[in-house]
Formats: sequence, C-alpha cells, structure tokens
Amino acid sequence: MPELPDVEGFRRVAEEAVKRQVRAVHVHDAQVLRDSSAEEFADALRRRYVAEPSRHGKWLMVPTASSAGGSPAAPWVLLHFGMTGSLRWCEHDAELHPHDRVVFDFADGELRYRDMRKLTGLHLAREQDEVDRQLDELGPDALEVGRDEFTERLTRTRRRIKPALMDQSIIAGLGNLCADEILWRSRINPARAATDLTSGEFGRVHGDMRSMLRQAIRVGRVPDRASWLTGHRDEPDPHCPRCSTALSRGRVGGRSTLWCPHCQPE
DNA sequence: GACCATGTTCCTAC
DNA sequence: GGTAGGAACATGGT
Repeated sequence: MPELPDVEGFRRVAEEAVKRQVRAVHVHDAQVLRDSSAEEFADALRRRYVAEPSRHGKWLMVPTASSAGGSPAAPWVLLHFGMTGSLRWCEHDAELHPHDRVVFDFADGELRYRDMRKLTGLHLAREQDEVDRQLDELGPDALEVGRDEFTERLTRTRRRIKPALMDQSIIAGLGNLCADEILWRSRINPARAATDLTSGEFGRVHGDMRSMLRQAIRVGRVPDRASWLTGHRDEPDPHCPRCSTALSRGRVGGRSTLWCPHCQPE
C-alpha cells in the first residue's frame, strides 16, 4: 500500500494518540527496529506523551512530549512502511495480527505497526539532528512542491521521467502506482527522458500529481476505481479507462509499469 | 516450484 | 559522475 496518500492516512491514525501517554511498548518482532534494540526503543518511549505527527513523503514522524500538552521534542519515532506496512488504532481486546510487529499501548487503546514483509521499519531518533538528517535525504514533499521547483528538479537529471518521479531525493512521496497514474493522466510515456518534456508538459504532470494525490488522500490510499489506471493493474487483459485501447505492460526503472500506448505514445 | 508484489539500498557495468 | 540493471532484504499470493 504505502505511498504518500497511504502514509497521510497513517498520520491521521497517529493523531488519535496525540496527548496520550505511552504506557508501554511491546516489540513482537525486533527486526523492524532499524537502529535500536527492543529494550532501548521501549525504554525511550515509555511514559512519554505523543505529540503532533507530521509526514514528509513516505515518512511519518512522531515527536513526543513530557506532558500531555507539552512541546514536541525528542525522542521521535520515524516510521517507514515499505511495501506492506500500516498503522492502526485498535482496542485492547482486538486480536493480535501475526504481522503486528510493534504495539504502542495507551490507557484506552493501542497503536499497532503492522508489516508483513519487514522491508523497512521504525527508527528511534534520540535527537532533533537525527530527524533532520533523515529529511535531508528527501526532496520536497510531492504535495508541497511548487510547479517551478518541480520542473527544475526533474530537468536536472537525464533519467527517464518515471524513475525520476519515483526518486525520493528528487520529489518525496511518489511510488510505483502513483507514478503510473500521474503519467497516464498527463498522457506522458513513462520511458521518455525527463529532459525531453516541455515546460507545458511539466505543468500538466505537476497539476495531475496534485489532483491525483488530493483525491487519493481523501480515501487514505490509492483507490482502485475503474476510472483510474491503477484500478486495472491486476486484470489479465487491462484496457485504458479513457480510450479502451489494450494497455501495455513492461518494466521501467526496474518496476512493473502500466501505460496506454495510444494516450501515452513514445 | 516459479514468478510476482505499492520500497530502499547496494553493487557492477557502461 | 550519471545512469541502468540486477540482487538483496522478508513474506505471502497466485
């Protein structure tokens, strides 16, 4: 699941816990902790209060405070969801899922980090510096970046447009599904060189990116509607929702790619 | 068993 | 140095 719209959904889930005190942290699988042991992680967060979470690209950042309304401070929990991660608010008596790797326990419920494949995980940032260092590796958030900076950053590279869009250091937040969806809306072939796009085409991609993300955020994930390209990914013989041409499948930048050969010509 | 999967990082080759 | 391709990571679905 997790691309920008999904992580924005998880941010809203994390908001449930704001001002609540962490009673305990149960680490069921320490493999998802990237830079701390289960003990360090749990000890650092126990009795801290959750402060306002923020999102940048596919990263969710949760600061803590020493009192319910206290100012956001270290330690922070930085969450990445890989390909299969999620965050959910659960009642205490809800049965533990086999993929619930870390549970944050509060008086009236719990926050669960669930992840099947464990490709990424949770970071404990003990100082503001560590949060900044993580953010430094990311480009501007896909929802925040303006048209001019968007164009400027993407024309700096000689790569193809799809892998460039998905490069988190250029623009943060877009994954495989979002990239395909945006390029289909903009009628741009995913294998075209980024430097080959005109200024008008970049304007279109930027606008389509924003509207696509806003619509997806409303439902907290990338929808699988029939009117969206993404809604046809898993079909054996998918057709373009716009012109009914048989869709093409291939690999671009090492990722499975779906596009319409009629709407998105080379 | 083979192949595929919404992500990231590391290695090699051109 | 930039770019592309492949493998690795860990797990499950078809």
